[in-house]
Amino acid sequence: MRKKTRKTLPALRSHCPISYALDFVGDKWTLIVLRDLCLARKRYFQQFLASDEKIASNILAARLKLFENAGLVTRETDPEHGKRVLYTPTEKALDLMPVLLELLRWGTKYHAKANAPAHIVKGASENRDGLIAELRSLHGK
Amino acid sequence: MRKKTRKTLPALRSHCPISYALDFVGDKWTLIVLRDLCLARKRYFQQFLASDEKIASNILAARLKLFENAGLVTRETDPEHGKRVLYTPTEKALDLMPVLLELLRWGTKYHAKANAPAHIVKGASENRDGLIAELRSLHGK
DNA sequence: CTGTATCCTTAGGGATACTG
DNA sequence: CAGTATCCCTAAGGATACAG
Repeated sequence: MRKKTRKTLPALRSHCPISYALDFVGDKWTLIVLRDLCLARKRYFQQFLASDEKIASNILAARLKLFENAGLVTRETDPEHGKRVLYTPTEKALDLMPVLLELLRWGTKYHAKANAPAHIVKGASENRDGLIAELRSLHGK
Repeated sequence: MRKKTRKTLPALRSHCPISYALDFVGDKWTLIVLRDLCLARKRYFQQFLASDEKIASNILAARLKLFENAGLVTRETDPEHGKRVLYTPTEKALDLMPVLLELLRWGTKYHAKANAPAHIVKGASENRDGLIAELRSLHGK
């Protein structure tokens, strides 16, 4: 069985907590999907697929599965619409919001053409903890 | 001219500031080197090479060059020791410390065997801004 | 000591077609 | 709608040797 998309986690390179975190989120797609999940509050496969960065469906599916296995996301069939599958972030995923917001801050500072929802940009730099609390409550936590 | 190691930046996928930041630091090595540079305050090629994660010399050289081009690092010949080259982080690099510390916090929380210098772990969770200020002053900024 | 230069391998990813 | 299944490709990285 050859692996075509990333289905497993890479081996730990060290026990440094930063290195550990990077072994999980240190790639081009993981934090993009997490951004959509935690900050943009996307819930359905099609919504993730529709992002500007244009992730491929197989890559997205692999990431969502990885998240499920790692306990970042719960997966359930939407009770209201028979077929839709609903993804919900867990605590472990929401705990990455500070990382996302710091990346956003840095990106905003050094990328002239940066473009993101104003209240998030503002919140990230002026009232980070408040914004996180607000997002948490929107997620029901 | 074929490219064997990463010498250029990838194309921007979107103007989302998070995506922009990830296009630069979203890989397995960039933030490891930045960790050594900003948090562990390493200065010489050999010091970076000696990290637990065992980066290869060509990868390290490529990253340092990339940093120099992107204005994250200044490079100068050490005036005291004739041959040694001294790498110093710029403001743009130090501005990534919050990202590193949030990754460290997450890694510490979810990785049972996480192992990092105590005062950094403590600082990252209890007094983040103070720790950053302290590190900045150690860097002379 | 600070890197280059090669060689080689493979995980990761884009495109696309298809299925329940 | 929510994925699988392929095919193919290449950027990225490991190993190693060696140069200034």
